[in-house]
Amino acid sequence: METGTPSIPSAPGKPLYRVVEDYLRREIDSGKLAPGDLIPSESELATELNVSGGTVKKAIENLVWERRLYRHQGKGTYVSRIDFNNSLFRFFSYGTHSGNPVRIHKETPVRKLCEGPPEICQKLQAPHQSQMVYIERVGYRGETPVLIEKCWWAAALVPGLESEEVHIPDLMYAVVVDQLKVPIVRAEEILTAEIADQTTATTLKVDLGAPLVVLNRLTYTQKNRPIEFRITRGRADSFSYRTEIR
Amino acid sequence: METGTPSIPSAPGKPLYRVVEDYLRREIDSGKLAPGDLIPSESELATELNVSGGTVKKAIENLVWERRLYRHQGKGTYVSRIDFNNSLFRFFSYGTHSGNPVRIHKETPVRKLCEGPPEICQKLQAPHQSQMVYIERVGYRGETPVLIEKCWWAAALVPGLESEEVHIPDLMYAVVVDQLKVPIVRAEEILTAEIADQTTATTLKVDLGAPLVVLNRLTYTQKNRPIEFRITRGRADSFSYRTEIR
DNA sequence: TCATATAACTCATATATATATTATATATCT
DNA sequence: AGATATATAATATATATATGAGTTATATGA
Repeated sequence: METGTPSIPSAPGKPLYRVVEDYLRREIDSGKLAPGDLIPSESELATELNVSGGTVKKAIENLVWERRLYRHQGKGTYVSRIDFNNSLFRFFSYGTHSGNPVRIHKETPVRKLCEGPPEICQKLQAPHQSQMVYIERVGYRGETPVLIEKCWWAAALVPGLESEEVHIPDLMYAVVVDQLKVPIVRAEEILTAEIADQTTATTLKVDLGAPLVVLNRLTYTQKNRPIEFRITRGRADSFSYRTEIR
Repeated sequence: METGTPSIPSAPGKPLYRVVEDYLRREIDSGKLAPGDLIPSESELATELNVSGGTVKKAIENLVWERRLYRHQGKGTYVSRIDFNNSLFRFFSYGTHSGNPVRIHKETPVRKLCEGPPEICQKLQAPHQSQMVYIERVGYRGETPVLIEKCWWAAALVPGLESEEVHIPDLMYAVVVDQLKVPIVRAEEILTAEIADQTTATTLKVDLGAPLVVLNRLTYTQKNRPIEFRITRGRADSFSYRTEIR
């Protein structure tokens, strides 16, 4: 061991690689490093922070395990974009049980600007009776409706989303990120089950009282700010979630 | 870089640390290293396999990430025991929604030796009409029944489990591992939802047609041998599974 | 006997260095 | 202009070494 003192504020008992880790984490969370950005190279960071290359490497490796960064040999290290393929949604194996994922086409029967219901305002940490963009969508596999999505967006954060001129693709986040330039950073999902009420049963063409899987999602933009709350209801008979215990 | 050639069969293009990793993985899977065992130290492995300490460390770190090993500074590296606290079962938050997990007491109304149903024999990769120990259990929170468990054990692998003299504690695996000395290595779980039939509704004291969460589990002993199949049905209103997407 | 110091062994942290692999930009030659 | 070689920069692999910190057994001394 040689070299001088690191040029980042350390903490007693806290390993140096974790200090570097936290430094990078802050850069990401604050938005100084945005999703998709190329971060400085190992050697640049090592010089800048005055720590060894190995320490920087370890810090970055840990953040790669956390899926906050990803690396390409020869190119560099990038800040991860959120990947909605990791949503619990993927366990809706609509269609053939043969394995290959089936494309779900979505329609948007309802889109309007409205006053947010109290529970929704609360979840979005928005003032009471805030304006919301309410969007209702139905997902189809072929001609068969398989799921219903209801989402509330904090209107102040997504100006123009309510306009009919803005086309909504199957993955709604594409509009928000690419067109409205609002970064989506992470989301929390909660999975439960319930039975179909009359309206849902009719839309999904199932019996009243049929089992449904319910997915609640709270989506966040930068600085830990909630931006969307969503409830997805799907037929339980085509949902199965698999894990392994070790 | 110095030193001689590694004394484990390598492969072209395959990094050395992965060779070491696979070596350890084989030792574990084959049962030569059993759950709870202390594995050789870094330096021992390095000498034995004729690779550097850093390479061994990296291999072990990867296996720690996979939860196949765990380390204690000053003590050594151990083979992980299966942890049923990782079961999806933990998302049954029976009782207070206040956070602290509630103890579920279990009773065993049915325990018998019987011929395995065809689907179960198939799942357990056992011959048609094999003998099974069938156990049915009901879980209570206080006086309230909250779940029903049905399990089939391959009788040949758990001799004596059917005997009424063997007391079954809340976590059944304790008997199998500690008393019968049969190692439990891993398990696969599949989560789905359905509605209560008459029998289940009566036992769980819910309405006919009430939503249920269903957890299917296939448990394995050493050498990838299935040993138990289990179906747990619980009230959906007290199940919620939370994840984060990044 | 009991407490304490010590030695030996473990993994953890931190650095340095050499070489390989992958990707990209630049210069060169036809 | 277009193909080809070359240089440069990034991560990946592999090793070596020094020091720190937690654990355990052993020796030591009152």
